[in-house]
Amino acid sequence: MSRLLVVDDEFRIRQIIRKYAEFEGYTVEEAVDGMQAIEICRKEEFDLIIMDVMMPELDGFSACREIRKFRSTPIIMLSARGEEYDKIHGFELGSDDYVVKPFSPKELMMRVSAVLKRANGNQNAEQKNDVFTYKGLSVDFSARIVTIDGKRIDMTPKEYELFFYMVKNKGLALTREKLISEVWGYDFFGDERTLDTHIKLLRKSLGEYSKCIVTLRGVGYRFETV
Amino acid sequence: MSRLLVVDDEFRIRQIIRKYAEFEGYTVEEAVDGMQAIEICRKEEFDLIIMDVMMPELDGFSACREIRKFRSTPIIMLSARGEEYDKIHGFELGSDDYVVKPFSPKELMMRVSAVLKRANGNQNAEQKNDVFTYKGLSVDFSARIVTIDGKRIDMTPKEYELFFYMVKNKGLALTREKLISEVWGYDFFGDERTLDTHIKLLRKSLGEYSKCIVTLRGVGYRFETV
DNA sequence: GTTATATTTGAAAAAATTATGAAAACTGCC
DNA sequence: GGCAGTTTTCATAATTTTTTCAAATATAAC
Repeated sequence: MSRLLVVDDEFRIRQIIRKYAEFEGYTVEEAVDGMQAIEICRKEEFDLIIMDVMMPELDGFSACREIRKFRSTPIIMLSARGEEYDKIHGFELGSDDYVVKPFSPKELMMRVSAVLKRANGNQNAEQKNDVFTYKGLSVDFSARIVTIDGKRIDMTPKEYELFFYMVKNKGLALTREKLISEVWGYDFFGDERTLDTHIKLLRKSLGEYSKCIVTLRGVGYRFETV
Repeated sequence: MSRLLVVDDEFRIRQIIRKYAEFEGYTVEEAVDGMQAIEICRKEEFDLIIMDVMMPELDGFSACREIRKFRSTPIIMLSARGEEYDKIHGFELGSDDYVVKPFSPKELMMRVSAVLKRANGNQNAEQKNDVFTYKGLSVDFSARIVTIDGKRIDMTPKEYELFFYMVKNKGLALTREKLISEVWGYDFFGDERTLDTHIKLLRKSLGEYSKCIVTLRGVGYRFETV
């Protein structure tokens, strides 16, 4: 799950955020001011930073600007109501969202999830820990692990490649030619039915989720999440 | 520059947003309630929608949900302060940001620019899925899926091809010769009545929308959206 | 209204495509 | 070389789609 860094000088605030965040399944680290936040970010990488604007030692804006010099971690800023100038300033600095104090923890969590989702969408290019999940099915592309209801599914190399390609292009109609040239290579001159056989093996491995692989007669296949 | 749709029942609000938005270089269209917003969105495409939650006729949430059925236009919701439930609800519905009334126009413009930037960034990675919609009918060309009122319509390969071709050339008179050579290939030497039969099957699949396929006696057929 | 022409339709035959099981070929490893 | 697992081939079965064709229906012109 995602790792969050919470930066605020007030213990109570950090405590509340930690409580809600951990309930949502996030891992939480804390920093009490901007200076400390920068130091921690130098050493470790987070998926998202929640940072207060007003802090002793180094304020949130300065810290944000500094961290952005070496990290592109999404940042949600917290601040007291009514500081319009600050809001705009925060956006210009590239913070990803802005929550006004006093905030509702639930709302903050919605924003955290929204920002993370957004960030994960962008990360196609970067390639980090990208994991696809749908109900009990999870596909960890970087670890090359597929699990169903937490149980690991053994797949052969070809199955992995075929499946990964289909999941990465979920919802799209993939022609046989496309699949073959992407998974086997454009210079594959094997039997016409090889793809069918691998689809068959893949479906067998996927059990109940085999219905996610839809046959498009005359075209190819599509992986879909209902 | 980007095209915005502003949906609010208060003239004053629309006026203010329009003024600021046009100053920023955006083109602005207006709608006074959710119903009107949906209708406009069916006909035209926008880069972003700014929509009030509380409106007569059809509220912002319902409109948002409806529009999302056929458009993925980013939506910023406006609403009176303090409705936490609504905020969360709005996020779940897929609105992209949330601004509390009374808002500062400047802040709103910052958010507009942020959401647009975000949306434009994402669209590089994602495959631009071109979808045609007309009332309850939607045709997703990249997924190869046709739905009527949200329900999927099973079509055979030939039906798809014929239908896709007609939709892509909607409003145009397509001769029998043209249709046959485009869908079957210029070297088709089959029966004269083959096309008719497929039109028949297609109409059957389309149910109430079969009337969109108009017979042009002595010429061919045309797909039209009234 | 009649006629000639064009389209729609239903049913069945014909054709095409995909699924499957089993065997053969291949691969890396000891 | 032999083994275990993987990939490919291939024939057959199962399924779906396409085409054909003739009768029924509709349309436009006369």
